[in-house]
Amino acid sequence: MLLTKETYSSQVARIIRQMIRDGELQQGAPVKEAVLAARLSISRAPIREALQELTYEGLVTSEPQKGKRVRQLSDDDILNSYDVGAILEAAGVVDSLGDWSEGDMLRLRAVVDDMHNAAQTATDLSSMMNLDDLFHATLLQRCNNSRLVEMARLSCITISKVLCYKKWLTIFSPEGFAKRHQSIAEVVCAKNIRKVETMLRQHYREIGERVVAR
Amino acid sequence: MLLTKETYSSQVARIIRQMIRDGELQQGAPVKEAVLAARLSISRAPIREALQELTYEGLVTSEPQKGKRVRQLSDDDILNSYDVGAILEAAGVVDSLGDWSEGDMLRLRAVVDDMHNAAQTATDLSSMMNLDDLFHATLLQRCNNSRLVEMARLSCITISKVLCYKKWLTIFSPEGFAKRHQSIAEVVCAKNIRKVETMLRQHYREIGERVVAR
DNA sequence: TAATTGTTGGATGTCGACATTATGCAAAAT
DNA sequence: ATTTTGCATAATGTCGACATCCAACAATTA
Repeated sequence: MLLTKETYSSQVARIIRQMIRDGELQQGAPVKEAVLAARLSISRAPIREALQELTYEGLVTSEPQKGKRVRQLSDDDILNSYDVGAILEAAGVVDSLGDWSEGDMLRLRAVVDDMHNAAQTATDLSSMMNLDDLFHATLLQRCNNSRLVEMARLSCITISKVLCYKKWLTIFSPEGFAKRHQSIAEVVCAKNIRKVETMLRQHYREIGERVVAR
Repeated sequence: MLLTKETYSSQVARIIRQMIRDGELQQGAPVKEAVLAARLSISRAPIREALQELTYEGLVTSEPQKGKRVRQLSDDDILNSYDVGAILEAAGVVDSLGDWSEGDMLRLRAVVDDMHNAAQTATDLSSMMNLDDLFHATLLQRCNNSRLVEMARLSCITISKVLCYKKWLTIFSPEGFAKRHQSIAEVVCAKNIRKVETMLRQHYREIGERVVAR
């Protein structure tokens, strides 16, 4: 057993992310260090580090000497984030598609199958979100540009699935969601480069627009 | 006159960036908080915040409880960074090229002219680097995705022009550098979308390879 | 009354000190 | 001789307190 002696800062960052995701800290609301410190019974130092981390992730905005707030995403912010995510993911897939083996394609199709199953059993919707993460990670399974993978994740996954968590859960029907990803998987497995690019861009654009519409 | 009461942290971040760029802090070298604190005659707190900022910029690596070091870029890191920068910049230009006015094109050509002039007078090479920054910023002058612009900058400008500063100054002859950018400008002004994309990707790839070759 | 000027409370930025952890070396054991 | 054990040192992580700054309200003036 590997017991983790994690630093306070990173634990706090995770806790605050959860608080934002669950609506305990609402968008635009001020985030006061002393309040969090008291609540977690620790000093302000690790809180500040965690908030700085979240600031660089884009979940929190910071004005020196004035304070930090949970980021309030404008419609353009949301669309822009999804666009950047789409651009990077599409490029990553297209550039690495030549290296895909049969096994790689099977793996992608398996994720789609899981989505269909989840759409049937469908106890909670968050499992669908996990499958979505897995799907997009699988799309980049052969991408050897780790920086691209990281930035794609940072760009849309982090922001949209923390700040827009509740909206996210309602933008598609489970079946529709599975079908959309199946279409993408088919085009990818057919190695139709041109179509992969346009489909992914459109896929993200549509998600962005639906999130904005709420 | 607007006098700026800047926080220590951000000033320190800028100072450390300079130290890295100028080789005072070498790649892979440990960065000790106490040393910097003593040198700047301030406490460790602002130093820590600055180092965290640089960590998120990718200039510094951090291992909890072990310390921070100036990032040592592998060849792949460099190539990956430039690839991501190229992907984003190309997409940003292509998506916004329809909005370009005559004035926008004149502005881009003016930068190229300045490059040619600088190649003649050529007192110091760092002015060429500033023109390079300006050129690529001008390419994205009509891109309304601020997030894309920011991430493109973060991806390659920051890393390459801080960590690879000295190599960067020697990878092209001033004339060759100006000519390359002129070619790009011409294709952009012709609004040849397909070619813009391939040229930019190739441009960055070539820079990356030359930097690696040193 | 409206605008300007103290003033007060609260939050952030910074500090110095302590607690904890990692690394290297020396001593002891097999 | 090699490995293990146990310090000693130095660096980071965390703490509590102070200094500084911002925002809102009260007091003053025109």
